[in-house]
Amino acid sequence: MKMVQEEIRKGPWTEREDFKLNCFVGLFGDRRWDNIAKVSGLNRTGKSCRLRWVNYLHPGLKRGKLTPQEERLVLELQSKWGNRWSRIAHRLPGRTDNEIKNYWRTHMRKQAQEKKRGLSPSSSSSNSCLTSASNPTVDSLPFPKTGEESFYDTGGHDTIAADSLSFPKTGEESFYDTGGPEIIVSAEKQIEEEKAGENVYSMDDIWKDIALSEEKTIKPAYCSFSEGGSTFSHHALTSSSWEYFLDSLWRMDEEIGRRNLIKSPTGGQ
DNA sequence: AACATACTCAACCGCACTGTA
DNA sequence: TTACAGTGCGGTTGAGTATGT
Repeated sequence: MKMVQEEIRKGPWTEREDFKLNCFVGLFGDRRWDNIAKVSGLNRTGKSCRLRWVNYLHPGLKRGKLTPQEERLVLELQSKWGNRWSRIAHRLPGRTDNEIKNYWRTHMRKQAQEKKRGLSPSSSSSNSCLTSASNPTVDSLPFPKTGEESFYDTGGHDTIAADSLSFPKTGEESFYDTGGPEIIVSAEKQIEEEKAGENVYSMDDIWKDIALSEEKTIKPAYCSFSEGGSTFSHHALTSSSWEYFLDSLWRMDEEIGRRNLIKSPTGGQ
């Protein structure tokens, strides 16, 4: 059975896509995005998948507006480092470079407008923070020092963490509140049970295997995680269990679709 | 209430860097 | 050594929403 290459999808992500991406990142880790994109059948580019994961789906993400302390820090670091957004984001756990970039743009625009109107820059609420001597300095803040890994630069999943298999903690009601994907839960269980297993495969082995098996049909023979010199779990997805997994995923899709239709006939986003 | 404007945020694009075969 | 693929970063865009007139 030959996979027909469908058109690459663009634009806003649907809940289904998020769900699939989450599942596949949980299985394979947040590396090899092109492969994740391919294997998941998302019809998205690897780049798009990565961006969605990093900016939206990552379990460590904070939601909502930046706190005044975070705003101060962004301003201070920007004045120190310039537009090194990802570097700045490293100092703000749970915040993404995109978020910070957006905040900065908004802030600058506000400032420009105030200047235009002839207001003194010091009247800007955020601006005064920069000069305040009572503000905590960058280095005194309890954030990771530069060079440490940011929360979202995980270097791949060491384990199939429950977080990565569940969903962002947004607090908002979501499709995955609906009883949960049992297949994922049972996969986790299986992983736990097999943690002491002796057959260990690196992610590269897994991907190679996927590449090999792709000619016939897409199904990796193994699912284990070996990153940074240590392997944390060993989990073999046999062809049949892989088929079962995918099948379950697609069936979940249908279920989600049905629920969404009932919930909001107009659709989301 | 209707329209205009401002704002926010998710997503895309292009380029540069890095790792690997 | 080199070419290529994958990844990360910064800039930009545009849709949706909030606010003002």
